[in-house]
Order: sequence, then C-alpha cells, then structure tokens
Amino acid sequence: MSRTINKVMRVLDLFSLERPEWGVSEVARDLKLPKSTISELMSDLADQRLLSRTVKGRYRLGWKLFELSQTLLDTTGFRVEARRVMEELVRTWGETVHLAVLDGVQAVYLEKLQPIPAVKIRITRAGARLPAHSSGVGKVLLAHCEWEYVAERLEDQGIPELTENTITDLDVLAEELERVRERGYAYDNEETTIGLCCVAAPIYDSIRTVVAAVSLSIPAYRFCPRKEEYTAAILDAARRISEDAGVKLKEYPGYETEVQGT
Amino acid sequence: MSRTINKVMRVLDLFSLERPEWGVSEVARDLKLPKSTISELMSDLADQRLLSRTVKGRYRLGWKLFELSQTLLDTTGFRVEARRVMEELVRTWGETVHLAVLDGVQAVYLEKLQPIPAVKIRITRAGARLPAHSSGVGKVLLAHCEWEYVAERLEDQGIPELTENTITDLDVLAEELERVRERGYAYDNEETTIGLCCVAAPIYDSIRTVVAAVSLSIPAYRFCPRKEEYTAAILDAARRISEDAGVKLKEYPGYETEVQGT
DNA sequence: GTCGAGTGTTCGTTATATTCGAACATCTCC
DNA sequence: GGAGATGTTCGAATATAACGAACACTCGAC
Repeated sequence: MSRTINKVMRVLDLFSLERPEWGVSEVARDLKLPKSTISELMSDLADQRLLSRTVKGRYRLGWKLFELSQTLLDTTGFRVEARRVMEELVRTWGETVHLAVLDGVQAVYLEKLQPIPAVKIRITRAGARLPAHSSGVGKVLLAHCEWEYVAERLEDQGIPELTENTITDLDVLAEELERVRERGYAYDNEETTIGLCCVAAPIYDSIRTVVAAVSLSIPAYRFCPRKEEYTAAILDAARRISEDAGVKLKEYPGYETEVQGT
Repeated sequence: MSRTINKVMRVLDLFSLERPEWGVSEVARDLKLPKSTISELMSDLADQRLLSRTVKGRYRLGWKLFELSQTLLDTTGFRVEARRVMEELVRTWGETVHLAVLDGVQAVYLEKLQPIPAVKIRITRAGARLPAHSSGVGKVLLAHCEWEYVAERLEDQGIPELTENTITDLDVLAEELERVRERGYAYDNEETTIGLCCVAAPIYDSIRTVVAAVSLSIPAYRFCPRKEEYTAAILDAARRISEDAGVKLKEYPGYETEVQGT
C-alpha cells in the first residue's frame, strides 16, 4: 500500500463540517508527522487543486474534488430518475426519503429528501457514510453481495451496535439478509436510531445488478400501523427507478412475491 | 512535486462523462507507464475508495470523492442562499443562471439552473471548469485577484480564444478587469460562445472578500435590448446572497452607481 | 517598537518505499 | 483449444519521499 496515498487520505479526511480549515502545523500535530513533510504534501495537493489555499496560508478542500465528484454523479445512471421519484414520494407521504449506495460494508448516502416540517434525522446527510448492517438501505445493499466478502469485512472492521436493536451477530445478520433477499425489501426496526423505522428496496441496473437502495424513514409510532402501505410504496418507487434504467423488471423481486435466484 | 500525487491525479483525470470506466491496461497505455505500476496504484486508490472496482476488475471513480466534495459544499457558506436566489432568478427571468468560483485562473461552475424550455448551453455544467478570462463570472472573479498573479498564470497557461470576441491580449484584459472592478459587474459579450451574452456580479463573504460570482446567460438578441434590466437583476441577486453571508453591504459596488453600456 | 512564539516554507542527506520488467493466473472470443 | 486480452504478483535497482534544522514571516503581548 502506497504510503503517500495513505497520507494524502489521512490529510483529506481531517477536513470536516466542524473543522473545514486546517493549517500545516495543525495537521502535522494531529497526524504526528514532521511539519516539513506535511508542508510539502499539502503544497502538492494544493497544486493539484485537491486543496485550496486560504488568504492566510491555511488550507481548505479544493474544487477539484467537486469536479471529480460531479463526473461520478453524472455517470451514475439511476440518479436523475431516482431524484424525480423520490420527490414524488416526499410529496405523497410527507416523510424523509434516502438514496444510498454501498461502499465496502458501509452505506454512502447520495440524497436525502425531507418534507417541509421535517422530523430531524441527525446522522444522515448527502455524503454521509454509515455502517450498512444497521439501516434499511444498508441491509438491502449487503443482501446482494457475496456473504463471504461481507462477513470478512465486518469481522475486520467490527459490527458497531448503534441501538439495542442493532444486529451485531454475524449469524443473525446472515439470516436477516437471506430474508431481505427473499422478500425483496428490508426493514430497519429502530436499529440505527431509537424511535426511527425504515423500509428500503433495491434499485437494479440494466444487467439486473443491485446498484443502490431507496428508503422511507418514519417515526416508529407512525410507521408500525401502516407498514404495508409504506412497503408497497417504496417497492413501487424502486421498481420505477430500476425500469427507467432500461430493463423491464416484470417480476421485480418482492413486488409480485417472486424470488430472485442467486 | 510528489510524483505519486501527480500520477494519482493523472489517473483520476482520465475518468470523464464519455469514458467513466477504465481498466488497468487502458490507463497504462494512455499514460505510457508500466502496467504493474498502474495496477498497484489503482489498487491502492480503490482501497482508499477514491476508485471503486466494477464487477469485471475494471474501475470507476469512488464514492469517497462524493463524500469529500459534499463536506466541501456543506462548508461553503453562500451556497444555500445562492441556490434560493438563483431559483427565483430563473422563475422571474426565464433564463439560465450560473454560480461559479475561481480556481487558479479557471472558473469552476458550482450550479447551473435552467428554465424549463431551455436554450441549450453546451459547455457549462455543474463541475465544469472553464478559462476565466472569457466569461462573465470568470472576469468578475479575476477582477478581484492580484493582477500580478493572474497575469503570470495566464502567460504560463496561455489565453485560449474561444470566439472572435474573446479577449486574448493581457493589456486589454487588465483594462477590462479594471472596468469590472469599478462598475461592480462584468459582461460577456459573446466571448465564450457566439450568440450568447451574460452579466455577472460578485458574491462577497463576511470579510468582504469576493468568493463567487452569479450570472444570467441570455441569447444576444434578447440580451441587448434589455441589458440594463438584467444587470440590475443580477446585481440585486448577488447583493442578497452576499448580505445573507453576514455583513450588510450598504454600498454594494455597482448597485447604486449608474448602469452604463459597454 | 520589540520581543517571542507561532506560522508555513526551504534545503540536503539518508534510507526507504516506489518503480519496472518479466512471469503468472484468468478470462474472452475466435 | 489456443491466441490474445485482461489484472496481479514478485524481487531487485533506483529514484523518491522523509526528516530535522534553519529560514522568513506574521501576529500579539508587553
């Protein structure tokens, strides 16, 4: 593993919402590396526009990152249609809608659409990265990976327990993912946040690979009595986004109770 | 300059709208470097999530880029208010609105809002990077940099002539930027694309530094007769976005001076 | 105004980590 | 089945990033 690349990422990862601006000395202190090393590194990163210099010789993230991110987004097929369908979901149900992809064994949230008087959901936002095993979208995405790979990565990285409902046992998770695969959708039963439930369904691309997941996130007391309606709604949404990608999914898994073989 | 970082950027820059997926051999051939070097490099980048592996061992840009880009955007103060005001501009005038920042001597477009029956503007999109000297937003942004710096960079990188109206002479550009500074806004008189005009105004942050620019882009035949109205509109928009950033700009440059023809 | 502690940057040498070609394991398509 | 792709692994040679010290500079306290 390239030491330079590793260091670059450690530097970039320091920049956060709370702390969007760093000086060379601060970074060097935080990473316990010589000032000179960091100075040269950050200077190089600024030359490449991965960082940008502020007036006072300090640094912020650079616009090159936005550029690259934008070509990534613009070449992500389902995004436009997903956005359209998600807006419709918010209008119809007045609840928060999420769109996420899988990265390793973590869910990266691409979009978060909220109704106007929104229930505050703290932990998610576009660009957030959350452990996949505890959320609706995450479980949908994990369910369509090779279990071998998932199990290995989870054991390496640990299986954080976000609430008392979070599944932290590998065997239990395996069963849960099997269930998700069979029915074609996943519930989050207050596994990420107490008081918050969620239904999620997979988005397929033209070669029938699961590429993303959408979900409705709803306070538990409102969710439980109308579970079936929400489930039907998110399945329909996911199906429409998938179909827009090119292939008719006549037997969209879960929608007509057909099970997709693996 | 770190050779590794340089190589990383050359690799990342290959990924484009037209070609969002690359294999190791393709990259190696394109960059004229040994396969093994590229293989290890791209493998490292994938480990860091700057790239992601597709099913067939090829690579796409990784979601880490989106993550970083998102924290950059979320820590960019003017963006939310800018978006609001821009939407209003589109509704009111039915024309395309751009928001851009300066990166070196190039303008990076953060946002492009179009009316429903849009005049097709090919070269801009969110995430696009264009030479600053030829556009309205670009000239506004350059006008508020040190001329020394701008001149040096332009001489290094060359001053591309996008249309017959593009300013390609450094002295002429210096005068133009002086004029832009004085009046507080810039015109693009078919300097980027023939047939397309533009008015742009600067966005200030709380310490009165120019951090971005907004513009109205309008077909020449529609623009010329109503130049003054458009100018007043974009100045008002820029002022409102700036004021939202914290400081009252009682004497927002150009706002209370008379609008002059070019 | 002056000092001192902070900042970011530059430099030269050393050792380390990247590089590269060849060999390897797969895969795809005639 | 084989020819030509692909991506990956390996070890040795070398170029490259790391480091500490010295530098120039800014800022605030006194």
